[in-house]
Amino acid sequence: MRTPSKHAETIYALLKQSSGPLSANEIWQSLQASGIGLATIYRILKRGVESGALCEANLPGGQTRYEPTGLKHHHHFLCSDCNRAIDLEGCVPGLENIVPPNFSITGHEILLFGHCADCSEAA
Amino acid sequence: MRTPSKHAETIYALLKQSSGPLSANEIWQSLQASGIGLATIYRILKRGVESGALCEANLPGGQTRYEPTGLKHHHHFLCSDCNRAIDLEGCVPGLENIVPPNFSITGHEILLFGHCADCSEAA
DNA sequence: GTCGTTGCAAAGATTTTGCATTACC
DNA sequence: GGTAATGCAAAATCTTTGCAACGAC
Repeated sequence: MRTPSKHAETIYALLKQSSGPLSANEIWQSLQASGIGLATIYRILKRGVESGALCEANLPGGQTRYEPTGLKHHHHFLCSDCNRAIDLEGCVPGLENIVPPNFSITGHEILLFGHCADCSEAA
Repeated sequence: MRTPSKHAETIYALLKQSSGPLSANEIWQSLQASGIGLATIYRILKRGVESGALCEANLPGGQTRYEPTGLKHHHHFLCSDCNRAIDLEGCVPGLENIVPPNFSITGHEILLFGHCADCSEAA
């Protein structure tokens, strides 16, 4: 154990350099060498979400993934082969058109499924 | 216990008449009176997904929700107030534009957050 | 010494599975 | 009787929490 929050910094750095949101388990596996406990990772992630530094990404797979806030508006691609989540830049217009009157929209998520470049090539 | 698959029919009917996908727990609560076990519901849902009659909807909230397949292409709205999931008809064009080259798309989901008509009025 | 952070283990919540029982044919 | 479905309880996952110990100040 080093200085308090050292682990938090490591996790934040990992998330920032990642090409997509990571699950607690994915983070844990990346940091196995540091001897960090899974519970600590969950705690850091939870603090991050509460403080607004991180947010949750809801993707299929049974595990919640996390990413830093403050990224450019983006969406996610989930590769059906390697199961990785990848950030996609950009968005699409017209979302408000599919919501009934009297509904108010505060946010949205778009999730695309398919095969990423790596897995498309490997196939 | 009645005739085999009786429960399955009940669950399918419940999902078909629902205005949005339901979680195993939501189904269980609706059917408490029938004495059905939660495990049975999970089994029926799983069989439904495997047989192609049902599909999973991945919405935040820690519980997987299910809905019948064969519905018109649609997306989901999750009310931040009442936490209900509501089907939205329609879709938006241009999704393929946000995917990098060499990625192939096999499907997509759109999730909108906000306040449904009921909760907007109540506010 | 105090405060926040950590690791481990236990507890929770959701979902799955084992097994004996029951229902239908 | 044979096959499939069910209920209960135990197991498997993922996540959270309790608690004692550790590090920084």
